Amino acid sequence: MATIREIAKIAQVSVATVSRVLNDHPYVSKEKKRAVHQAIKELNYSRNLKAIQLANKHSNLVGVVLPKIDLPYFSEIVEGLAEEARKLHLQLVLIQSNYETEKEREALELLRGHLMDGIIFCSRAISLTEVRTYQEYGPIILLEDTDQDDFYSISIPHDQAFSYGLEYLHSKGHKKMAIALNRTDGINSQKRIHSYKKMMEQIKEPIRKNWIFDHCLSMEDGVSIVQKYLLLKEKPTAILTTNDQLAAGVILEAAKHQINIPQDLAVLSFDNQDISKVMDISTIGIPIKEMGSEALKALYKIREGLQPVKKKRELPFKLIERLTV
Amino acid sequence: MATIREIAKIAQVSVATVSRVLNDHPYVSKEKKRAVHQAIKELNYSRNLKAIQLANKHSNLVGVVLPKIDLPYFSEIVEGLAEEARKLHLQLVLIQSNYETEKEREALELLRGHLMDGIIFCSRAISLTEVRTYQEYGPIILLEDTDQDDFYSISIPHDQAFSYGLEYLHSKGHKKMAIALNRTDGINSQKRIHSYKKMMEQIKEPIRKNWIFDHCLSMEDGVSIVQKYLLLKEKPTAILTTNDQLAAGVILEAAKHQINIPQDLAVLSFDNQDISKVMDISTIGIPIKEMGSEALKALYKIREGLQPVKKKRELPFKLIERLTV
DNA sequence: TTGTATGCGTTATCAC
DNA sequence: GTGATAACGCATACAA
Repeated sequence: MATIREIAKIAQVSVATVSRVLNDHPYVSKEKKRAVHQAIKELNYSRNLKAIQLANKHSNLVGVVLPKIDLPYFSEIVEGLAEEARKLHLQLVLIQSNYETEKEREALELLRGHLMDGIIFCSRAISLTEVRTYQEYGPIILLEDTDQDDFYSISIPHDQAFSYGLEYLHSKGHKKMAIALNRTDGINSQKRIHSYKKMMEQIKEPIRKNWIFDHCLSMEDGVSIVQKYLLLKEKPTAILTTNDQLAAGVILEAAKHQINIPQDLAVLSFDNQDISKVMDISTIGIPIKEMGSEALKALYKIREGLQPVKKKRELPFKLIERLTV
Repeated sequence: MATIREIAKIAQVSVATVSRVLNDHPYVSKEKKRAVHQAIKELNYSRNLKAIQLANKHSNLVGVVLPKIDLPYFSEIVEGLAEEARKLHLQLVLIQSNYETEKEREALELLRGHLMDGIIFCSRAISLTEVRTYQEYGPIILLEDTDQDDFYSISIPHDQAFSYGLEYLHSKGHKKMAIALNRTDGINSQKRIHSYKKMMEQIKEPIRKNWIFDHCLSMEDGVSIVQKYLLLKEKPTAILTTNDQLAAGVILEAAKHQINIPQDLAVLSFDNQDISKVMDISTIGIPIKEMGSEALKALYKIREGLQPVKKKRELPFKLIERLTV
């Protein structure tokens, strides 16, 4: 492996000049530049990126923490991140956590060890108290609706959107509303349950524990919901699900059991991903991809210290009425 | 930022000893070890990963090249990669190419620049001739069914599987078969078209250009297929699609137009992802996740030079009969 | 416009 | 067991 030192020797210049040529600095004479390029070709030289990283301030690596990549919500976020990353010449390092705090901590340690220029949490299990201790090592961005105003965050207002969904169902004549959540112990779920309880109280409906479906994430979880629904003595007339895949599972399984949608059961979901378009699912659209691209833009700006960046960034959600409510 | 030099000074030992403690080397006295740990705590020291990378042989970074992450096929591969990566203590660096050769070349340059320990191509546009010139810089693994036996590759036998699908449809009484492909100019599509033509000749059916649907990838592309199908004067009785999302789009749109599946149109797809289970789509199952995990395992073994690794690895596919054929 | 010298923070070799 | 010191390969301040 040739080094700039060898290039310098062959090209009859100093290593500094080689470095300048390599980095397109001004103030290098045509001749020397040519000589260097000549030597580079001759030795089939390539720069050692590790060494460059060490000598430089930045690594141009950004850590992306997420529980699982093969869930459409997360892969769409990453899509947004990736599109922006290519523009800003940053590389994305995927850190799959499975919601294990140890793994999430590892990501933060990569930041602390200067290997990452920043960290983006698409979702997390680790406490903000702990995350906070890493803020001094570089930008950390949360893709969640946090109320901790010392963190950078990008999100839609989740409880507002959730309440909005419930109100919409109510406005369509539903009182017996069920909800399906991802992880009841998750960041957002507590708030959602709270919104739900408030709404139900308001319309004087009792809270039925078995109308709150937990651990709902995939299409197959949607199938399970219907199977549980069938066993219910008292059945809800509407359900609000946290993502389109889940809703799709509900709808497909419902069809197999002659449950009419929306007559017997109205379904409203979140995300507005492709599947909701194709299946005409009413949904609350979230700019998922944009959350990703905005996160990376913010990270970049913070790193460069260009402009002051707003801590909390709220993106809009939008009800999309289709055929399942 | 404290360095091991400062730690050494405070702990009254040499940098070498600090390094030994940090790396759990044997032959360090209890007292010195304790002193070092003490100093580390005192200065809130953290190792500089960039420096470690430079001094070490490996970076523990693996580049993953794919056109787009938010397609279920690719995110499932990455899921397999990620699960294995955590076991092997490797980090995945996502390189989204959008099938642009320039971007793919960039990934290879990261390998050449010693920043990546290896590269995995989930799919590619760049020529193998060019990729070949980078083999000297580290392990490169192709997740495709290549016949170039100097490359490491992991895949199912694609044309065999494709022919098998056509034969299955034929065995179910279909002669008028259509196919839907991803990119006709892609790596696999040419082979598939070839298999298709061979099959059609064999059963003495003419090749109809408008029975070969191109640029088919997403559910919405499936919707388009049905719209084109409706305009067809002569209609196929079966279609073989390259992934489940596509098939799902076809089936959902077909339902809206009173096309009975499988009576009017049989649908067979590839992948066996969740959606095919929920929608009872007949499909040819591919161990996508396993392709990912196997790729990373292979990469690791090659890097370590532990055992000789087989160049071409063929994984099995499996027909899963459900309700759409 | 160019070169020298030093820093970046570790790891590893070798001598003691 | 321990410590000097030389890599690792590049960027850059400063001097010329």
